[in-house]
Amino acid sequence: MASPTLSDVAHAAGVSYATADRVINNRGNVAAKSIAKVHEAVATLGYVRNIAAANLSRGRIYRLAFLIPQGPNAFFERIRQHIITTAAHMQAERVTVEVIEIAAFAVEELQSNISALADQDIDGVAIVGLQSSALSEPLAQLRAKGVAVVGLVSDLPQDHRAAYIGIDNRVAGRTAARMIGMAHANGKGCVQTFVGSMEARDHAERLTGFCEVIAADFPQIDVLDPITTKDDASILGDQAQIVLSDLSDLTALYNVGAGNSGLVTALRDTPLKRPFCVVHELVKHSRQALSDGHIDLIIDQRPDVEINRAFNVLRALIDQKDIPVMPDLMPTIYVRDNLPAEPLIDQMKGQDI
Amino acid sequence: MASPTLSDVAHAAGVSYATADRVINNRGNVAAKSIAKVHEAVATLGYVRNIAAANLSRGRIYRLAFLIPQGPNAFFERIRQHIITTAAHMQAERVTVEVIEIAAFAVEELQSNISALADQDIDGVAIVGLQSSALSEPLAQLRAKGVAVVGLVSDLPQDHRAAYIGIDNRVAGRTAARMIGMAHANGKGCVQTFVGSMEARDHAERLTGFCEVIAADFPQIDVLDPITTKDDASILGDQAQIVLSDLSDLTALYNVGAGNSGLVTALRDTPLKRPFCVVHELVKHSRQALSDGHIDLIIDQRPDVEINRAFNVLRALIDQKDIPVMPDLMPTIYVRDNLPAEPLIDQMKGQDI
DNA sequence: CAAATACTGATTGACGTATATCATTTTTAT
DNA sequence: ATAAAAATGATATACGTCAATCAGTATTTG
Repeated sequence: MASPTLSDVAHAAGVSYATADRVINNRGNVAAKSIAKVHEAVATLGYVRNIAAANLSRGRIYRLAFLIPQGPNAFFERIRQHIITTAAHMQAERVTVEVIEIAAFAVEELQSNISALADQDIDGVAIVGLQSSALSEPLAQLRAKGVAVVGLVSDLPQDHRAAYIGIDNRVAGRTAARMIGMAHANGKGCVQTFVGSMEARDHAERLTGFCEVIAADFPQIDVLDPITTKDDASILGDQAQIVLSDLSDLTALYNVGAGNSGLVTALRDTPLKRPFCVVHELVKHSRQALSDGHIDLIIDQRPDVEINRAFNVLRALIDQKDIPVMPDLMPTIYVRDNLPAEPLIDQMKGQDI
Repeated sequence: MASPTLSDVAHAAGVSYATADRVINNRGNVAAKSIAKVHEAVATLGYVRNIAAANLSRGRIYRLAFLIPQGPNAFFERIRQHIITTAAHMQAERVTVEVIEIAAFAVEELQSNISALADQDIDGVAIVGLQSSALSEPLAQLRAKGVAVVGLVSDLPQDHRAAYIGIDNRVAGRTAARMIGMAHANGKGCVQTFVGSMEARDHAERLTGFCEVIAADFPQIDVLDPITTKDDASILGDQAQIVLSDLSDLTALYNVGAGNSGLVTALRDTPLKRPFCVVHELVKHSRQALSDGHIDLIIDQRPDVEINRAFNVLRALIDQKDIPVMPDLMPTIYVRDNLPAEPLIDQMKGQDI
């Protein structure tokens, strides 16, 4: 009943342990027919390498790094938190993690930090990316050193990372559009959109998806040109204030980016019936606003899930196993009625989901 | 830089390896001050037990079993699939899994199968439960043998399982209500609900949550008494047909249970504008219907995530570690615009999410 | 004060794999 | 046929922990 070991395989194949080992770890210098015999024995016995023993023997440790934007952004604060707590849990599995914080949207700094990693004995990195081609060169160098690189939340140039871990932002935008459209029940409407920056790929993609669906399925709804906020709460707040007082026929707001606390302040001060409001990312402010009825919908990308997946994917890459097929990362739609218990937002460790 | 070993701890504490081991695995017969010294050394060195080595040494294997309903139910077919593929991935970590299928809603059979497990050298079980008190006795016996028991998807009697792994169905019902309410945009409405059985706890809870929110926040919407379908597609289809042709003011349908293929057929044949439709669980039929525009919303409980969590929780229980705090399992809301690629439904392995 | 008991130290053999060495056999090329 | 090359076998050590044994010292108990 016990799992077969490599010795069992060797015996069944009629070869020595050494030869079986040469086959399993393809060290070369093995006759073709020996290889065949070993593979056959593996198949019939159902041999599976014991990873625990293998890692123990190798003394393998996984040295990971995360490059994420610094600053007072509640969303990335949440990300940071998850990385740290997850890392603590991974310690027993010999995973060490370094979190490197970088000024938001600072290409040069990101670039130099990536270059610096190359000298720093690292096995894998997850990077909250930017679409700049300036990153290609340092990323290529890093990968040439055998470092596993994945894009996190916001993708890197496609050819220079092994995987992207994050939601499909176009789909997120489309979902937002569908929800806003549904809430109009075929009535006429007018939506104001806000973006942090059109250079941020995730923002641009969300807006694209949003406009696609409104145009295709809700022609009776007007989409106004997006207002750029730099993800700054006060800018967003001021602009929202203006829009709310000037546009009498406004029926919906969609903020693609961050800075929602400003938006909520503006909404709270609106005397009339407020428009239908959709924002992204469940954080303290947005949660409060939803529960207080100032906004209607939060589309959340479950950073806990993403972080956890980043760890798993990086490990798989480092072990040079092929990345297991995994379901799409789906944004979660929060309404007043399905908000998680408050403390959980901080405690989420993302063991699995 | 390398992680400290227990030998390092022993040395730092000024005791022998044997004593350090006695402390770490609390084997007793250690002086209080030795215990203190070891704990202090653990803290200062940051010692973390190497699980790989520990499991290797113990020769620990996790023997798990899943008790799930059999039959042609697409949802449980999906569950079954996930269990099998996940189990395949777990093989390298010495996890063996047995899937035991049971006639749906058959209390006696479930009961006898639980009893049978007690003789069967098992470390942990996940059971798609029923609320019957007839299960308490065999469950108590099983747990007395040290077997970890968790409820899956549908809970067991609360006192007789260590954890419940599934969504909060009342919350799911509340979410459905919110969505339907939103889609009415303050207009009047009339909703027909369908349930499989009011004895199934998940169904009852969903309905409760649904009615709560409609009553509280959407008083202009009437909720008709639920029609019971036994999760049978043809019954549901017939009943839906009748409702659709008889009730001219029907604005929404909410099916709490299974059998959606029947519902879709009825909807497809409706000549007039169909009502707003919400159903549960993403399976082949419901996916197709959503993508074809016959229904509007699918609330899915991500069985892949649940299965994966079941594995993790069972392992944690077996290792008698306390269960790590984990975020609530959140149902995913699917609209036409965020459907995952078709093949993924079958391939999902739920490595993390 | 002796005897029982409580502790401690030292050591050992698993667990399954990785990796290395060295001797030996078989195959291939000349 | 002989040398060179390729393949194989046998064996050993290490990884960190668990679990056990045994001898020895310290402390308590009667």
